[in-house]
Amino acid sequence: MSRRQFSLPERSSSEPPDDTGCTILHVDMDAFYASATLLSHPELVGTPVIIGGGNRGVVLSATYEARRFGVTSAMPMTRARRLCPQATVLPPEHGLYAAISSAVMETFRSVTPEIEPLSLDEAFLDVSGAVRRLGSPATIGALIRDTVHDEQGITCSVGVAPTKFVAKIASGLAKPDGMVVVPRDEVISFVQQLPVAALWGVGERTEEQLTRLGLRTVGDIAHTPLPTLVRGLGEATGQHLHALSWGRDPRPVEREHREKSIGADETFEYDIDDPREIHRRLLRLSDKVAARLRSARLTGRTVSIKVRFADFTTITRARTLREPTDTSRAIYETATGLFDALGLQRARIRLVGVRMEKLVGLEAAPIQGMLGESEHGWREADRAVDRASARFGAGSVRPASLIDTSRPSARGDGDLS
DNA sequence: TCTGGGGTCCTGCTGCTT
DNA sequence: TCTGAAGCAGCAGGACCC
Repeated sequence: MSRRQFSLPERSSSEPPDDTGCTILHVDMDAFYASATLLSHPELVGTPVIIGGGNRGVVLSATYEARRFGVTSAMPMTRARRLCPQATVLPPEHGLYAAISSAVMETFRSVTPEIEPLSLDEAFLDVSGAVRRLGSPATIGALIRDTVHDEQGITCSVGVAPTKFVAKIASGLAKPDGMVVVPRDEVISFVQQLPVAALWGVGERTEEQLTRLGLRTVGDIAHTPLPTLVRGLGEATGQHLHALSWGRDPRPVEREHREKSIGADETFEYDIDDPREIHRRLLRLSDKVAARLRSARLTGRTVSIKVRFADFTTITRARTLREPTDTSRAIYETATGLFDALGLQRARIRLVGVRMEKLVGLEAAPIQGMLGESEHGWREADRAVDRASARFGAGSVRPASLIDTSRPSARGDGDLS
């Protein structure tokens, strides 16, 4: 769900656009989470529905009927409910979204192996190798839209262009349920009439900075001397935006994606000021992160924690270990060490997070034989937990300190901790 | 109005090494 | 032995994306 909406610039001709050389497709599901959720709630189709939840949550997705009332993604749920009180609010169904996404990606792969998923609901495709077999890029775009609709029951929008960033903008303009082709020789005029916020990498802050420089359209950026942009926005952003403003985006569609970090964070239902409770949450998050590392056959060297206070100020602290690890214990001990070093005296905390960075593949990581006996023991324990989780379900085994002894076990088979 | 959770990337600062 | 410069790694914060 795009957070920004732009209208389609006027085309000077009524002829179908020339898609020669426009071999990059950006495919984006329309209101993906909402549409997917409605597959099991057909009675709500055509009504305002908001996907999200929790007292302190934000909107994950909303149907177009809800968006007419001003509801957008990432909006606080309290505000969304106020704007559209008649909307039905449903919780997310992440398993369902993953399953549909996987099927949609298979559809893309049947067109070309050159796909780069960006998230569950969107991907870039390079169709240059499929044109002879399936037809022009626009024909392939139409084929994908029909197939996704017929097989999954949801709609998607497609942008067709010579470069990734123009295809991405085009798919946004095509929404909902449409396709926009940007011919190669119209790229510059197309991008330069857009507002600066249309550019990938321009968020609220950068837009403010550009406005201060008197720049409102992409064309304004294009005609600003590069040194002025670099002075105002920094080296990387200045160079990047200047290139985009002239339609230059040499990035290819990349099939391989290596994760650079894996983390988890948790916003509490109520602010917490008890350090013991924060430790419990850090343990749960460390457990989760370690399990994800092991399932991806990765280890990490840098443990970082994030702490967000009640006033929403956020700090991070990180420590790099001598050797990479994937054990819950090592991550937890480092995370609590970082937290304790803050010396917080009953500060009201809204969120804590744990993240592992500097990831190394398990095969390349010098773990076995270099760590002490105790670490080896923790690794064996973690593996046993992974095996039990695979057999009995995630969460069936967890550290004793995470068991809520005030409640009887929800599972009849008892807790394996 | 009151801000999730998963990430990536950039910038600036600091301290270490050469 | 001391000092300054340059390069680099680590860290912290922030902006941005979906």
